[in-house]
Amino acid sequence: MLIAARDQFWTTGYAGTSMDAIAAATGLGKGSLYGAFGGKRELFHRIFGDHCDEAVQLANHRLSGSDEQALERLTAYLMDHAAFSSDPRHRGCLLAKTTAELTEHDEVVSARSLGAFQAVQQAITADLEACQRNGDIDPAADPRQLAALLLAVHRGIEALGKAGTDEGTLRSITETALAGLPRPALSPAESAGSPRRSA
Amino acid sequence: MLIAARDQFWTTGYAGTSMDAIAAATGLGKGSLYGAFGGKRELFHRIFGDHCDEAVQLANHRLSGSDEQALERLTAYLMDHAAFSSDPRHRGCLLAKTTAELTEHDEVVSARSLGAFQAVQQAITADLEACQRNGDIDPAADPRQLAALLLAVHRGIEALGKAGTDEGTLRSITETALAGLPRPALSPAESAGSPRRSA
DNA sequence: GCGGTTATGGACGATGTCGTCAAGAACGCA
DNA sequence: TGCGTTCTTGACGACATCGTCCATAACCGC
Repeated sequence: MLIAARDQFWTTGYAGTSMDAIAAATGLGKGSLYGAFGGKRELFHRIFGDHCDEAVQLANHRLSGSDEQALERLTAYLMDHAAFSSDPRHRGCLLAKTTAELTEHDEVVSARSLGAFQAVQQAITADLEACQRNGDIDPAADPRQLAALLLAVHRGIEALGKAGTDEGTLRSITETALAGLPRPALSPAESAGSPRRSA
Repeated sequence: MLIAARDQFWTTGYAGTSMDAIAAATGLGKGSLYGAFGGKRELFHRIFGDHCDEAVQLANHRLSGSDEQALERLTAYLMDHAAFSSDPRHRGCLLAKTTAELTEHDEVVSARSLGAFQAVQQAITADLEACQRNGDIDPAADPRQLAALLLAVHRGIEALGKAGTDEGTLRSITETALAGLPRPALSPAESAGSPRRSA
């Protein structure tokens, strides 16, 4: 029910969605909607908040696990996002669309989206720290800086995907970003056998 | 006059802007607007097209010049964007906002925004090739791939800035991205004196 | 089964929005 | 100045949208 309303906002944006459309999409009467949520803005805040929570939870889920698989998880997280974002049927991230449309006009949305981005960045940071513990990334690097960069790449892929950039390009961007991460200095003996991804 | 209309769309979005608001902003009567442009959508297409042209032209202008200053130009381009995007008074890129709001619903907008992004990417590619000629970047690297990554970072900074990320973080992202670009292999003699940026 | 309570839904008034149109202003020209 | 042409305008009709309200339906304890 909130899902249907969310999808409606997702597809047509906040300003582009009427309460009648939401009533039709959810099957609820307008009186019920106003009674339960107070109004369009409050309803949207509720939906947007839930969505941010889910997005953060998903990132945390997908990026936690053993140190050994930390780099693999990060790669999969970004690669899947690239594939997803380039799908023409993909509506684009609700978080991104909402931030673009409302962040200047709505303090609640603004604070919520910033918090969500920071939480995702924190999840990436934790994964990068795991990578460092596993020897996949230079331990001298600041994982928060790298995480901020990867989050920016993540959001950039979202934006470019929405504009219609093809999957190959988006995957290539991810690969290039990952290839640019600082590796630990190799001792000569290690340079043959250690696990590396093709890039 | 088109400027005032553009600013109105820029601030309140396509769906959130009424023709009455545009009439008020431009000082023109609604009849004149409809007479001159045909309608809301056509007016927006005109404004959006002009804006894309300007954005591409600006990127080309800022990224062309001598090979010696190619890396400097690229750094300035990205750094200025980071500073700009984090300004709370910054409305956010019209290209980004429009892509987020309309690309699924409007073929004209979709094609125009993709074209603009590709043109900017091309400008970055050309600048990176100049960097390679100047010995700032590994000549074995594919400049188009690097350019795609930098464009993604550019768009990501835009998105994060709109969400309220502070200037320091955005600048740091830019620095990290530039630091991750592949450098040419140094001969031992060069490792002391060649020009490098602090990162 | 029944009275009271709560949830529901669509009609309603007020206002906003789109696109049109006829009245009038501005302009060029003799 | 007088006249015809073009441009401009804000009022207007039709419709969309917001948020409210009350008649009705569903639900609950007894």
